[in-house]
Amino acid sequence: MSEPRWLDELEMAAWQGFLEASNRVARRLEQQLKDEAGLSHPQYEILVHLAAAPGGEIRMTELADRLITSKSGLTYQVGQLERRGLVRRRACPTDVRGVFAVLTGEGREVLRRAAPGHVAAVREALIDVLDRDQLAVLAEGLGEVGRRLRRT
Amino acid sequence: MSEPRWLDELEMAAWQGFLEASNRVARRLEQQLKDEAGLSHPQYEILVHLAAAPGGEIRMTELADRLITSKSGLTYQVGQLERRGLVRRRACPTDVRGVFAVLTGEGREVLRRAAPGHVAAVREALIDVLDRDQLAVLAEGLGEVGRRLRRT
DNA sequence: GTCATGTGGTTCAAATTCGAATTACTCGGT
DNA sequence: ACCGAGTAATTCGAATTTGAACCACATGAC
Repeated sequence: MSEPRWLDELEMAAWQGFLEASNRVARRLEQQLKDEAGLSHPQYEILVHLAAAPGGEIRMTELADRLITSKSGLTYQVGQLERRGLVRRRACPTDVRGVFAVLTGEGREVLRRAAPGHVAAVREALIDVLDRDQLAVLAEGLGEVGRRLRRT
Repeated sequence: MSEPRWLDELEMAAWQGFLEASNRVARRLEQQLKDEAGLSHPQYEILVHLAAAPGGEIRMTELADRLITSKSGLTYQVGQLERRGLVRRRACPTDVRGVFAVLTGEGREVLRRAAPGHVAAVREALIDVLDRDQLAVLAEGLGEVGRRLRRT
């Protein structure tokens, strides 16, 4: 095994910036959602993805893939949301094993009320700190990073 | 309250890219460290920060701030590392309440062995996917994002 | 049809995380 | 010297996360 290629100064700064920003942004948004909407970030993300899906429903496994969480974690969170009436489960007609998570009217309403504050927090923490060129790099560069990791 | 400023297409792409990349990179590195070095990412980070500090030791609260974790979370992880002999605690001479986390020789050795594989994984997942200009944006832009959230 | 293999989702136990409460101490003002 | 406010770290309980084990079913080869 050869000597590893260590990170040079720029690479190190990029990595540390990415790491710190990831952690702090996540922490901040988690806090904001809990305070203002009574939702955890995973729960909010579930509602968002369901609201964006045709029919307001997505299969459990598909949803777990998009949320980048384990299947058991999703089962738990959907259970929490179901207890609060924001989501319900529906059996899949074509596959008896399958389950759809379905957004309820109340879930849609909770999301509608939570969204403005959340978007404002995302702007304040991340988006409005960057200029258009920097946003374009995040979209392209990190988009590619995400796509690659999806495939492997 | 006025209509919130929603995210336009570019902003949305940047936000989603950031979110997905954060999650997938974190997940990948967690996996890599667990498999190849038997460490969680928080644990690895603790060792890294200690190794970089003069004397290989840092006060608990200072360390918690840098790691962006709660103090109780740090107490737990340092306890885990102490059980494995990679870190020990030392009372602070000038403040009886204070505690230093100190890297042991064995801790340094474990880190030395873990680092090459980890750096390679960081390169593969993130750094080598981006060109120099993109890295510069991460370093500057996300660096600023992190600094702002630190202050508030 | 039947069997082997794979998939979808849940359950379970163990590990981790967080915040609030707690303990013990420091520090500045009086 | 003493008091009150603030700080350092830990402990505690509750909530969450994970992977492995599991069950029920789907799918394709034969």
